[in-house]
Amino acid sequence: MTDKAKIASVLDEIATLLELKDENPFKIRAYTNAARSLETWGGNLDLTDEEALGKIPGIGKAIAAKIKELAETGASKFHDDLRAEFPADILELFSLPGLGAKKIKALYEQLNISSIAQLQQACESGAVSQLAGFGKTTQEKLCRAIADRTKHAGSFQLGTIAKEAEKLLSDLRGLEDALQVEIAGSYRRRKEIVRDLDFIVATSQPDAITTAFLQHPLVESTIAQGPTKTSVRLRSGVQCDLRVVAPAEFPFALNYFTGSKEHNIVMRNRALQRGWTLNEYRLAIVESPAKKNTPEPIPPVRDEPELYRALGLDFIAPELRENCGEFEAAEQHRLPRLIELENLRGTFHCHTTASDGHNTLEEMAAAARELGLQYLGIADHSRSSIQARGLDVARLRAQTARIRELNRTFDGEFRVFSGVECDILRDGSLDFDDEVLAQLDYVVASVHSAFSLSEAEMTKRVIRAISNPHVTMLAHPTGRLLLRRDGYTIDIPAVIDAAAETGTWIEINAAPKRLDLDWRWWPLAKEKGVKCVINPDAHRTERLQELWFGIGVARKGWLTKADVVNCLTLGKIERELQRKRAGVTC
DNA sequence: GCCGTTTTCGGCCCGACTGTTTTCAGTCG
Repeated sequence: MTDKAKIASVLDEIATLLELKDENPFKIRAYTNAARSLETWGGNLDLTDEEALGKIPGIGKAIAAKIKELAETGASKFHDDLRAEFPADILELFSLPGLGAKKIKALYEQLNISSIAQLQQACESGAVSQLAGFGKTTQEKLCRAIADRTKHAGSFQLGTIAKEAEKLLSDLRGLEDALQVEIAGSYRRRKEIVRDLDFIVATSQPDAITTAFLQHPLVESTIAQGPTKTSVRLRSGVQCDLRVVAPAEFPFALNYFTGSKEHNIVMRNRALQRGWTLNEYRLAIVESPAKKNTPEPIPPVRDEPELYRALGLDFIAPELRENCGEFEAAEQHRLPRLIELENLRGTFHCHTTASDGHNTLEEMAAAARELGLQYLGIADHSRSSIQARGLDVARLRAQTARIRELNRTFDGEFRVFSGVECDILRDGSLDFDDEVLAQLDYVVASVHSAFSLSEAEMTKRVIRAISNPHVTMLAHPTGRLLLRRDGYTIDIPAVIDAAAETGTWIEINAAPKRLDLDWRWWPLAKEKGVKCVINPDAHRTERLQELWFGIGVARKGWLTKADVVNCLTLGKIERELQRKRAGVTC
């Protein structure tokens, strides 16, 4: 994955450098398209196999050869030569809002500016405002953008902005003139990282909506304001766009602004095949005298499902709109019925004050019951996780006894399962002996140390751990912390194969900072027959709510309730755990 | 540079907003 991501970022950089050279825009787009295609390609892939690469849509002969070169040598001559034409820092200028290739080119050619530091100096001396196409306002905006750079780094974990997003959504829905309100964009698609929020409002009173939006207490400043589009910066630093549309335009605007871009392109093309043109406002007949055939009449479209139907498709859930096979499936009526939050019956991998949690066993159990769950798995840290006050054998046994006592108070309608989050040691052995693990209802295995092993060593380590028959599930398989730490290098397809063979469940860690295993791997895991378990890794009661983010990942990964073990009822999960402990895999 | 059930050439999504112009280029999504 890392390799794929690295190569995709090189392709993106080639596109940027070509832009600076004022190259053919379609050639530039070909590189960004190829980068997205490569990044989202779910199947197993040998990056040195040009023929296989060429089969990926958007990757042709030329780019396949460059990917192969990158995979084999770690570099591309074409890329290196392009880089050599410009100073090293020039690409950082693209991170400033309002600066694109044309302006950066002008700054470089006329003022020899090739870094943010140099741009800051030139803005302060007033030189920038003298350039053709630049003015005082642009210069001031650039000054401000440079100052705000740290604060508004521009990427947010889905979980960190969800509260603001849902608050704005409910307040906009409360407006008298708002007929329909939705959040579109990557938030609606439940991407793990969100750059901004897009609100779509259907109304016949656009001014009233815009005014109310601008006056909302969460809004810090206005970036742009027009009759249909308003952009603001929220107090948290998130950019937030509002689109106000007429009621009849709503399904088109919602669909268009939900994206993804790649999904939209296919939608438009499907419209064109029918002699129609699709944009963010409507579906219309293409007016072209060259067309010999009369286009089909356009059916009425009052909501998104009708839009998909008009284009010969079943309704595609927003989470699937990444152009990763959803169109073929929608056409052939084989889209999965995606899992929903209500399908969850329980969860595993939660912590208590026994290790590094903030709530007691009893409080966690009560919170889980409150959420309507039938069971809760407690998995505190094992002894090697010193920093997390990991349990030794005696404390673990004491906790198991306490859980047994607590379960007696539930009269069979709720149950706490006794488990442990057992560290996978450097060599792949586990932190407790088999005899200790055998006493538990289940075992979560996870890596918390020695992150810098080679990919081969790390893969061997994890596979050895999950090959232990006492291990029920593998937690956060890459150890990534979104926007903070890359995952450790590990061969995920190999881990998936091993999990399939041993019947080990793989976790979707629902904590917004992790969302690990990533949604991009789940179609492969599902194909191999690996079961998923959605866990909040909750260290306090309110974090149980984060299961919602895990559902988003599962849906993006095309999973149904049959693929996720914690959709099983209490009776069924008890039998399943017993079967696993008896060494029979499902 | 990619793509093709009319095509191996000639397309490739396009509208909104801003700032700098005086009718439009650049940026963004």
